[in-house]
Amino acid sequence: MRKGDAQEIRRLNRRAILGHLRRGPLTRADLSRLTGLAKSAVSRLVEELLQEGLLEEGAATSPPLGRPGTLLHLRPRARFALGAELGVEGTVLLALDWRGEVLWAREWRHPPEAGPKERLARLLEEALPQAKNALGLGFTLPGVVVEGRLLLAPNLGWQELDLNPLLGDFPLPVLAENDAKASALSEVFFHGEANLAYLVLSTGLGVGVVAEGRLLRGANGAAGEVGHWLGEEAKPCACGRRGCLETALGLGTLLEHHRALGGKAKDLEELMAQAAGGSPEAQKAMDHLGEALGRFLANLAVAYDPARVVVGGKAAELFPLLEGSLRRALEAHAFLPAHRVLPVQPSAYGHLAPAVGGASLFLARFFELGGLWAEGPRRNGGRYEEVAFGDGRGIGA
Amino acid sequence: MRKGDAQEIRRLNRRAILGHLRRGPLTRADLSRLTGLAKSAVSRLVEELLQEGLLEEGAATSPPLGRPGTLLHLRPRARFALGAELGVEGTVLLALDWRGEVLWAREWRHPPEAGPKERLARLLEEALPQAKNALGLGFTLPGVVVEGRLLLAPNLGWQELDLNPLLGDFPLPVLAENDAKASALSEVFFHGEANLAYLVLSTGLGVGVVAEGRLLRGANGAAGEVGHWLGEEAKPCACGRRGCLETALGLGTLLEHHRALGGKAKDLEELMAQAAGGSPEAQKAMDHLGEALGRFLANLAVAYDPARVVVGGKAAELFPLLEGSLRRALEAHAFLPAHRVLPVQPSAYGHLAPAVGGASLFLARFFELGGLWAEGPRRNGGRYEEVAFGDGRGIGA
DNA sequence: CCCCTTTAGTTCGTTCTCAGGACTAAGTAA
DNA sequence: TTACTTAGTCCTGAGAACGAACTAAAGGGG
Repeated sequence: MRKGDAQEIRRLNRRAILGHLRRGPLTRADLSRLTGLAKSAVSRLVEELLQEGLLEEGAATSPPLGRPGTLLHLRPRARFALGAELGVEGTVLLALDWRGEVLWAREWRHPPEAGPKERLARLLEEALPQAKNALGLGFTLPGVVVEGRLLLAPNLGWQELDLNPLLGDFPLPVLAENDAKASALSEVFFHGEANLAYLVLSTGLGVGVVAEGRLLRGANGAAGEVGHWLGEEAKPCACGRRGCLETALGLGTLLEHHRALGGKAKDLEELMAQAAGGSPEAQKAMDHLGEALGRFLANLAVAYDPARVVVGGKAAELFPLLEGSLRRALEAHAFLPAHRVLPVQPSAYGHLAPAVGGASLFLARFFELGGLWAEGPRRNGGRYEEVAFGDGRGIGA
Repeated sequence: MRKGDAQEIRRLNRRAILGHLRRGPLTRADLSRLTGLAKSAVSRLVEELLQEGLLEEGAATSPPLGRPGTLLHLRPRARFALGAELGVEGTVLLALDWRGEVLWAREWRHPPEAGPKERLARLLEEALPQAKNALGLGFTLPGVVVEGRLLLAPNLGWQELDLNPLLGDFPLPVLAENDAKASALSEVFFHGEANLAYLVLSTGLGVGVVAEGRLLRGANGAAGEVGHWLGEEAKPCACGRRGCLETALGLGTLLEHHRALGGKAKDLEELMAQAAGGSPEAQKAMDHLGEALGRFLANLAVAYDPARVVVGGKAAELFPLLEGSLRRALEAHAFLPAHRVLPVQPSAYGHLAPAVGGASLFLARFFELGGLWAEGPRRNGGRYEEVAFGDGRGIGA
């Protein structure tokens, strides 16, 4: 129930202009037509945005008739944010341009005994030299994160952790988010679509859901923790219960199953190589997983009804090997005809997706505010209230 | 990416005022404090709303100090909408005040052979005399509804149905929605909470999810069709597939199970009576269902992470008999500590919930527009774009 | 070469809405 | 009766968009 005043109008209209320019260069006249604003209003706002260094004038158009217009576009690097992923195996840190370009990236592994304190300290240390002028730092964790607290991260073995005290005097606003949710945001923010599910499948299994351009978080940040759907099997799960779906679909189980079929592979890379090389056991193991995933996607489709599913995590690399059996199973088990042809694709940002999503938390906010980065979000970690992208078409569309 | 102008400000501020007054009477000074608007602005807007007959002045406050204020409240019956449920067994039609009061209600059964055309014709015929001055008619169906089309309603045996041609020249805007989704809306619109799952369990099983005050619909309107999650059992389902969850949890199965235990009950009412009377078979059957439901709720909790679950449909009547075993199972299977204490309650509007939700589609829109009912939504059925209630606190809170 | 048409973009006067201060109204307390 | 406090109104000024008039820059036709 926000109130309105003149500032609010200006904010709305700046946002509309920046939002349209995210999709590509446009003239003032184009903007006037697209937004419905009077030409004079567009001129004034554009002038202001040029002054602030957010926009740049580019080439002139050459229309068949009439005076040519001047193309306007977002000035590269005018704004950027830092994003990071604290993953099971290592950390990714990057700087992301407001147009979606990765300006800088760095990855490192960590000693197996490293706890949250050490890992976060290293992250902040590496981020510090890049922090100048950044909008903020958004980092992700493979667990349930709500309002700056990590409730549970079974695959890290961490739980009930307040992240705020670990941030020290880092000079930027910081937000924490679940990895699958941030990945989903990265897709929707830069590549469109208002209804989307981002499936992260590696050791664990989780999904980030975007509905009508908004990230689904839930009351405790646990929406989309579908790896912990209980099935019939009763294998023990890292979360302490038995029968979670990720005990059946997690990639550890793929290797086990391969061995049970008589195959020999010391890790996933080897298994992939064997499957690609035509090994029947390897292919069989892949098909088994693909089949299970297809069936799982049919359930995901009735739960969230996304327009598109993006596959990330290690499974993105496996995807070509799984695709056939997965599609067959999905078609066989789909509830609606539309679900039979549900597009399923590997992630566009690849393994950078979570970190890109982390940075998007801030970029999204920046666009949401029409480029007015007044008082940022709360200083430290947590739930992010207003990240949404109207029609979800994104700049890639 | 909406643009803004002076009208937009006024709309926003009218909305803020009406939104606050939904929770109860307030003085102009209260409104000024709550909205952050200047006293003068509040005065002007209130004057306007009084003129339009939306508000009424009431008693004076008696503060310990200073001049007493005049309480303002929404004028009863100033606006209302029609809502209806086309259910498996019958039809419910009602008129709902913008404050949530049921002004008028009517129910009827239908001949078993009645098709969509006959049932809708009867509905419109009954609604016509009440239509004058109503904001619109929102009706629900137990199936997947998207943009005025019914894709699939297994328990009605209908599918791929364009509803628009069946509306004839009915003189109001009409919207169609899934019953569980509408029921969820009824709860959130009148009784608060921004994250909520409304579970409809009768013959079928479905859930309406509200996340951050917004109804989750999905790309095809199929979000929340959790009755068609595939499990391990392979019983045939009305949707044509095998193994859907509603074949295990649907109330038909409860009776079957009771009979398998040696019990005798010709229908649900009899079974309930026996369970209440202490019959061990009946209680056993109930416990079995309660246990399965509790486990199911644990899955629902990780899928959507609601702050509260409301139980509707026939199961609402059964709820006292199920509650114990349900809670035990939920506590045993919960993923997060928070889920162990997830509040589960029967529906406040009881069996009227879907129809109330149908009417809420229009009432919600009315408040969203700040009481300016300019051009309504599209003439006929369908997806409802902007229904949202900021903080979800509702008037009951 | 000039003029007409078309489209881009600017300038300026008007209108709408809110903010904020001055003012009036209506109560309590001393 | 006077001081104080809070409610509500009135009026002026500022910010923002609208829309009409205007200038700018192209192509085409006579």
